[in-house]
Amino acid sequence: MNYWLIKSEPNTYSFENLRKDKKTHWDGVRNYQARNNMRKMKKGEPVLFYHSGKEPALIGLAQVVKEAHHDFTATAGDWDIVEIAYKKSLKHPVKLSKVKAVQKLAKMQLVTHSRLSVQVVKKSEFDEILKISHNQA
DNA sequence: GCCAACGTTGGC
DNA sequence: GCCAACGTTGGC
Repeated sequence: MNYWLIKSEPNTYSFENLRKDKKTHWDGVRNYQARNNMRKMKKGEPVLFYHSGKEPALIGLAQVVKEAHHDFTATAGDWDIVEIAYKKSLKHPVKLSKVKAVQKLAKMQLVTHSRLSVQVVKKSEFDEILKISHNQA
């Protein structure tokens, strides 16, 4: 079982959009590392949804509903999409500044590989994020 | 195969 | 708006 993190600019596609859409094709990924991560995604695995931009924070929880298959929007190259479904909002968003401040989370790719748009998250990190989100006032 | 130039991402 | 980090492109 793997845990994932996907990033999105809320102006482009926000977690709120996903809530309304129920599910979406995660397309347009044009980075090999991100693509390879998508190819490892298994149906049912949890996905943290991250907003980049003005208020960088983890915002919600989604789930893989369809594993990697060919990206029909790709005109050239070997690219894939996955399908993810809305699950629920985090009780409180977990800001990037918080992630950086918490020692257990400081080694997350979110911090060390900030530009990667599809990332693996360790179970311990995933649990910690949920815990922080739940406890925040 | 190296590396400079360039474009993009994303935090601040 | 700036700039660092990083990926990609293309000349040699």
